[in-house]
Amino acid sequence: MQSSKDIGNGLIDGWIVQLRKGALEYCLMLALRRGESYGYEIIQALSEIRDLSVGESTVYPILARLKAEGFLKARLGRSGTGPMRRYFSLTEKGRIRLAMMDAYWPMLSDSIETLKKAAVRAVPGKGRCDNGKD
Amino acid sequence: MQSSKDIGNGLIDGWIVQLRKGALEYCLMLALRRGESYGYEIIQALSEIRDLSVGESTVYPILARLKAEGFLKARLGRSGTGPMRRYFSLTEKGRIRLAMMDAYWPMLSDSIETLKKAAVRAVPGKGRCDNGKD
DNA sequence: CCTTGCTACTTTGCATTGCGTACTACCTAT
DNA sequence: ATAGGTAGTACGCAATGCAAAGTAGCAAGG
Repeated sequence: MQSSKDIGNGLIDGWIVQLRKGALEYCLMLALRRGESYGYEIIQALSEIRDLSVGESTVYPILARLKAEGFLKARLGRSGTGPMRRYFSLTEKGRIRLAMMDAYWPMLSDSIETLKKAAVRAVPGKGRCDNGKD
Repeated sequence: MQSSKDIGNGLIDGWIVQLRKGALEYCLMLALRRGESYGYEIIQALSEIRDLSVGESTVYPILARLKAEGFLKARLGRSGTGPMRRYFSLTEKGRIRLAMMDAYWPMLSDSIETLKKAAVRAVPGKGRCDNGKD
C-alpha cells in the first residue's frame, strides 16, 4: 500500500488521475494559504492527507507555473541540511484567485449533488420510443 | 452570460477546465444512473445545472470511451424527430465503478477540507531559518 | 425544389496537464 | 573523498476537455 489511490481495484485508477488534475493546483495554493513553504515540505504535508500524495515531478512544475503566472512569489532561503530552499508564498493576485477557487469548488460539488438527485429527464417508466415502435 | 464559468474574470478560466477533467466522466455516469438516455439529452440536462454545461464534442467522446471500456452499453432507437438516437445505460461494471466514484468523490472533498484547516506544518510564527542565517 | 432550422451524432486537431523516470546540485557527516 | 539525504530540474508520454466543422434525418416556408 504505497499509492493510496487503489481504493477498489484498478477500475477507477485512471479516473482519479484526471480528477486530480485541477484539484492539485488548488491544493498547492491551499497549502500556501497560511504562509510560505517550499516544495519538499508541501509534498510531505500532502502525503499525510489521504489521496493527496504527490511526487516531486507533479508539485514543482505546478509551483513554477503558478509563479510564472503571478500567483506565487518565491524567495530563497538556507535550509541548513541541504541545498537552498525556494520558499513560495501567495501574491495578492494569488489570494484573489484562491478566493475564487474557494467559491467555485463548492459550486461544483453542489452541482454534482444536484445531478445525483435530479434525474436526466428520461422517462421513469421504461423504453418508450423504439422497439414498441408503432 | 452564456458560459456560466466566468465567475470572476478569466483568472480561473483554465483551471476550471482542468478541474472538470474526470469530474465530467463522473457526471455522465451519474446522469445515467436512473436509466438510459442519449447524448443530446444528457447535454441539455447538464446545461441546466450550473457549471456543468458541456458541448457535443465533450460528451460524445466520453460516452464512446465509457462504452468501449465496458461501463456503458448502447442501444439504437428511433426518435421520431430526427436521426437515430443512441441510448446509453450503465452496465454492471459501470455501476460498480460508479459506486467507487461515489465513494471517492467525498473523500477528495474531505481531503481538501482537511487541507484547508491543517496548515502545512510551516511555523506559524514567521521565517525561522533564512535571513537570520547565523 | 430549395433553403432554413432543429435534432443527433461524428471526426479532426489542439493545448493543457499530471506524473514516471532520470538527472543535477547542494550540504553534512564520516 | 565517499555516502546519503535534501531540493529541484528536465524530458517525454498518455489522457483529456473542447472548439470547429461536417454528416444526416425530419419539418416548415418560400
